[in-house]
Amino acid sequence: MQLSNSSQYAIRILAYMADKKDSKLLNATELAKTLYIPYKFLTKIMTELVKSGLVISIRGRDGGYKFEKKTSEIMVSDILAIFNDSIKNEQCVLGIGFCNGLCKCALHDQWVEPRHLLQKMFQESSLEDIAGKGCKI
Amino acid sequence: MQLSNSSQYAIRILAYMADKKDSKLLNATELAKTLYIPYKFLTKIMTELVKSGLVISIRGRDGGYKFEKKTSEIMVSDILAIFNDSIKNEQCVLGIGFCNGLCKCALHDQWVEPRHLLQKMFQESSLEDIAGKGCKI
DNA sequence: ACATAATACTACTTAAAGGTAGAATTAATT
DNA sequence: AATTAATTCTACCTTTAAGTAGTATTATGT
Ligand code: SF4
Ligand code: SF4
Repeated sequence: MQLSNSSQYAIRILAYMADKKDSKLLNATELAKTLYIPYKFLTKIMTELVKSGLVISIRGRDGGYKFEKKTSEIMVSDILAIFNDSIKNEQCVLGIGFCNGLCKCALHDQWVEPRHLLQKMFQESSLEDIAGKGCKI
Repeated sequence: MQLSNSSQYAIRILAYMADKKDSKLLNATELAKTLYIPYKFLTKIMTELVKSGLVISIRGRDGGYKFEKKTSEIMVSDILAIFNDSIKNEQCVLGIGFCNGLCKCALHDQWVEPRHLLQKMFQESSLEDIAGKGCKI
């Protein structure tokens, strides 16, 4: 019942980047040190974020990363989607999901609300919302 | 954002067993076939359930498994605990959890409620509650 | 041109979850 | 006593997530 490490790292990285509004380039070394994320793993994640169009990278000396879109337009759910960590509508607590209405377990109806809250939380929280507290999470 | 396979299987197995109130022994072969769980994996799980005292096993011919406690006294959270799948009070969405009140991310407060609902759901749902619908989940 | 400092790429290693195989043990029936 | 049908044990295999290493590529500044 946890997000994958990659998702967690990615959210933290992007939230930290969003917090530094000044559209300056941020490089992997600094990000890794500041956020206590293994450098090599961080660059791997960053490359995926670049490929999926959330951030752009400038290579070479003085290079780094910056956002491609406005941080108010990037939702946490967009990040989760990249790492196959999204919460689907039909997702069942017990990994089945095809039980019909006539035969449903006691968890079925109880699971609906937390799942919806989670979806809502991920879909409606932008990086702008998450940042702005000046903290390195 | 899913329970482990072991937890999911365990819940389904025990719910099915609870559904067959008649305290008859149920054997691994039948359970595996009925619930479409790989036989060998199921026996591995059952052995853990036996060790943790939820069910007792009778070996030898005509053996099988039955509950040690009343099904109304076994909560889903008890099962999750066995497979290290419990949701902890301090559990953070981003895998950190030590941010203080002064510096918390936008997810922090939104995460409180779904987490609480999940804990509540797991802690307050007994096997008796889950069973009794006559369905093999 | 060259050194430097950054990302990108390819490939590998490690750790954990998920799953399987086979033999050992146990107990009831014959 | 032998057979049979069940669980248990030990060990292994497979897949996926997590993390690492080394090299290639790119761009800047001197
Ligand atoms: S009834 Fe239970 S097992 Fe079936 S889809 Fe709903 S939550 Fe999942
Ligand atoms: S503030 Fe955010 S990162 Fe920090 S503990 Fe709360 S949810 Fe986790």
